[in-house]
Amino acid sequence: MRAPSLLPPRGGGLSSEGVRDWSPAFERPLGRSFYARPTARVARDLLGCRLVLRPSRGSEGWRAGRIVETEAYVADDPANHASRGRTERNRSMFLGPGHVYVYRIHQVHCANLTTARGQAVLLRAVEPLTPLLAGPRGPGLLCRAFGLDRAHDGLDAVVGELRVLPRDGPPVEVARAPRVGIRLAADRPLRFFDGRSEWVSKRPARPRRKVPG
DNA sequence: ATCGTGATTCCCT
DNA sequence: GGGAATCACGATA
Repeated sequence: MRAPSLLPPRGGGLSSEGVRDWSPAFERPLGRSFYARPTARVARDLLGCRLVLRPSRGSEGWRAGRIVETEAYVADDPANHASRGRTERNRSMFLGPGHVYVYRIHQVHCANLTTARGQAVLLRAVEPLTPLLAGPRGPGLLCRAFGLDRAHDGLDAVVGELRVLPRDGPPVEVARAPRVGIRLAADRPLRFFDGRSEWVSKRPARPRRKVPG
């Protein structure tokens, strides 16, 4: 059996040594049509898929993780950054399906993949498939682990340096729950996670909002 | 529960 | 332009 912490040996790049030359570059990423579907469906189907970041200036090797937790931000959704239309910050949410939207909040960055215009899926946690700089449990830590920041905002996730490869590895036990850390529309069950994963972020179920009495 | 921390938006001028 | 309110976080207790 393959060690869970290694990238799966698929596709080309086979050397006489074996599979060590495997690279995500040899695999076909999820195409535009994957993202051009209802956002909650995309959020669910991203579970088990592999998020991969191509090495760029200075960094060596690909970084990859198996997606285990996502949230959908949909139409008529006051928690959605685009709920009040297009702004300078959220402009990459309007580039069409399959683009990267990275924003900064407090001291951290959070990464999304866009679906329909003005809708996106927040990537909350992955299981490391390569050595990462931080435990990617939670959207801010995920970005830190991959080195994602506003420089990655607006990239095309179908052909760019950040991509998603099809589901692979152990089966996903899909679970749904309310989204984390939001005030508005806090009851909608638009958070999806793999109930079997150790890497799902945990936070208080019901933080904010004063209750009278 | 609260705190540190800064970008962004909105509602004014 | 300015200033207040807001915020899809993470670390702490």
